[in-house]
Amino acid sequence: MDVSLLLDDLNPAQREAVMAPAGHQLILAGAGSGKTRVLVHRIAWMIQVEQRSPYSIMAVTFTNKAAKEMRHRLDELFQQTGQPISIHTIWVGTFHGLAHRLLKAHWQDANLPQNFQILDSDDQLRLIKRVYQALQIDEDKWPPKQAQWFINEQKDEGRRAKHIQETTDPFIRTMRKIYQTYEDDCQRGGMIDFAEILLRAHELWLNKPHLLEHYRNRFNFILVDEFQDTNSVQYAWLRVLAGKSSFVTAVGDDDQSIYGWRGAKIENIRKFSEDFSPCQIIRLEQNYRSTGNILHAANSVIANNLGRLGKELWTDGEKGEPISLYAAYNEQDEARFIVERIQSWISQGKRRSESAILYRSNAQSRALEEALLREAIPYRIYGGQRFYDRLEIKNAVAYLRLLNNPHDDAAFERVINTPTRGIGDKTLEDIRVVARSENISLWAAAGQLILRKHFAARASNAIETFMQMILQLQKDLCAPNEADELPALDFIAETVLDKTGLLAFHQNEKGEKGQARGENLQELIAACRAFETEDDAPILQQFLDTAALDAGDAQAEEFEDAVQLMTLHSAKGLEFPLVFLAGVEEGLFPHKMSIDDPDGIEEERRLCYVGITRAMQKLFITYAETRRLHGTESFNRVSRFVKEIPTDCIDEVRLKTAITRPVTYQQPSSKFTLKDEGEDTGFKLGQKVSHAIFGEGVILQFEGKGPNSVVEVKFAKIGKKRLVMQYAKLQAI
DNA sequence: CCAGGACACGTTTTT
DNA sequence: CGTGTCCTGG
Repeated sequence: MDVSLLLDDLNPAQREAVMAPAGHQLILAGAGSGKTRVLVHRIAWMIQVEQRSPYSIMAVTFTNKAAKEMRHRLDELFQQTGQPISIHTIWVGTFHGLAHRLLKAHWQDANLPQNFQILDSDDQLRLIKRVYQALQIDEDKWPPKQAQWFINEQKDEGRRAKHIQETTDPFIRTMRKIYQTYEDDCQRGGMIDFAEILLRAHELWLNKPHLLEHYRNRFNFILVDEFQDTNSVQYAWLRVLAGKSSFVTAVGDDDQSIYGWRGAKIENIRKFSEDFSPCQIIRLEQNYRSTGNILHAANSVIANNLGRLGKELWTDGEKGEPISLYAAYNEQDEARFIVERIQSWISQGKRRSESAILYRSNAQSRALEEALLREAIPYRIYGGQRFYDRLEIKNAVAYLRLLNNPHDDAAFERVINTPTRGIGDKTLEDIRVVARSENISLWAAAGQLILRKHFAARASNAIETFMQMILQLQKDLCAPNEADELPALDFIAETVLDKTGLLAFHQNEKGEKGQARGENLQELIAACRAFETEDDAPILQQFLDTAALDAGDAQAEEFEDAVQLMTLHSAKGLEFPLVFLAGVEEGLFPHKMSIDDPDGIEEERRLCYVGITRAMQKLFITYAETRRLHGTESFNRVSRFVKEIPTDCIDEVRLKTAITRPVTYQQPSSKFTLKDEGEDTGFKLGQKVSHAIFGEGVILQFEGKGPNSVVEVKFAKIGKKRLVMQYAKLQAI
């Protein structure tokens, strides 16, 4: 076997990682260091050089996109090496995808019905609201969203309702009760939410030693991408699976851990080498993406974080242009500046799609969009609603789910009256009550109530018509005569959309909505046509599982060459020659919600690091001195992160063009300085102060200038307070 | 059932 | 300020 294909074009560190001997490895892969490449080559190396069985390898990712990419690149590499190996023998997938696969295979051991259904967060919330009704809990006092958040957080930590300690805290008590009931309802209905998939898979290991034994023997090599994003359950699941005999290769970057707020534990990557000992640590620090200046800036910013595993990106390429910093007067000025720079980029013959505008929060996109629109520059916003999250698609999928299993309560509830067929709240509520008290599905309860002649003729007829329709479709599409071939998936979808009236219903919605929704439904049919079966399970079931686990990209790839707009979070993993970081202001980035928590600030700083390292050639950082957000104007200071960038790789932009500014506006001093003090106040951000009435506190933010400026202080006793500097009479302490 | 108005809410998002 | 949701009156 010619090894050179697997090792050529790799740098020494990459090579070391690819050829690492059997054992645990922690590969700290900096941004743009060729991480996926290493992962893919390592797998190929193990199979083709070390002669490991593809069957003994598991590769885990976080997103479907990453899994798809890895499969694709593996395939490509195997083709090149002339030893095609069916990549289906290797388990490549997301944590959720693989866990789901296990639960499907061992549904009985996992205490699930064979046709268990996955709940998306929408379904989950609806179900929680039903729990509220059943338990007579006040939605205003404890918002259902909060309960949803609570439940998911518990599950991410591997805790079930029964594990939550008894307490007198009314919040915890209520949440525990909701969680418990929700758990019971899910179990009864054979439904599992996203977090449950992982939790069940973990419990499957713990409860069924023979299964664990089997998989431990099988998967001797487990590779995990984006390890810094693992949550507690995922980590536990891996640890149990690996046991004492399997080897884990963890690839990740602690400096790019930006999902702590949704349960990711940065500690997991920090303690990996202790928990999986002995462990070889390999650092991939050579960067192939960005210029020297950009890397220097990124390194300097992230150096301010504590407890890092340590890593410094370098390049043997050019220093490149300095980073440009622009202090905009307000968000419109900021947008205008960015658009001008993009126009000049395009005028150099570059592509619009090579440029990206990154921001901390979605609300910022408006001003940018307006400016782009004004100049008629095509743009594309990432991260809108995903395909399978759209209302019309969810409705269509709910019908398919109902065909697959009429006892699917979430689906039943979604479409029983969509399109409207005269089944109102009262009727539905009666069905719910019976379903709950008799412990049966909504479908079964509806049938019972009709038998018992519970409803008036009108309601009864409406329900019966609906149920007949579903049964008929089921008969025609899912269980045709043996002689007949099973209909194709797209035919099933098309027929269902037609016969249920859903397509007509959505098409007739007024305005452009109807058109768009109609098109989306057509796209769903197209997706069904293109759907490929993976095993011999019923195709409808397979499709539904895929739809539940893969939200589908936000939109079909646009062909148009467009400027890319997205949040910093969704930019992770991407790269662009020209990058703008917009709104780099205290309070927005770092966001004010994170500002008084050291861990929060560190995560924001990592986000900044992610942002900077997206840029290949040229990076602009912009901030607005005045920003209108949620109707109120705020005066923000440049982000602390900007001050962490060494001045020798940054250039402040001075505009030749005059900007209309109020006459009172103070021109910034000609020398570029970044001040830590509030203007004329003699106080600093973060400084401890005391107030005659409110006691001690910490300065969070200055707004405005001069004696009428406002200072925001977080007081130990009463929380945040905004005070006018002139009257506050703050004392430094 | 739908339109229109009151009202709440406002960080980041995947599965 | 702008949006999404909920409620009520027609």
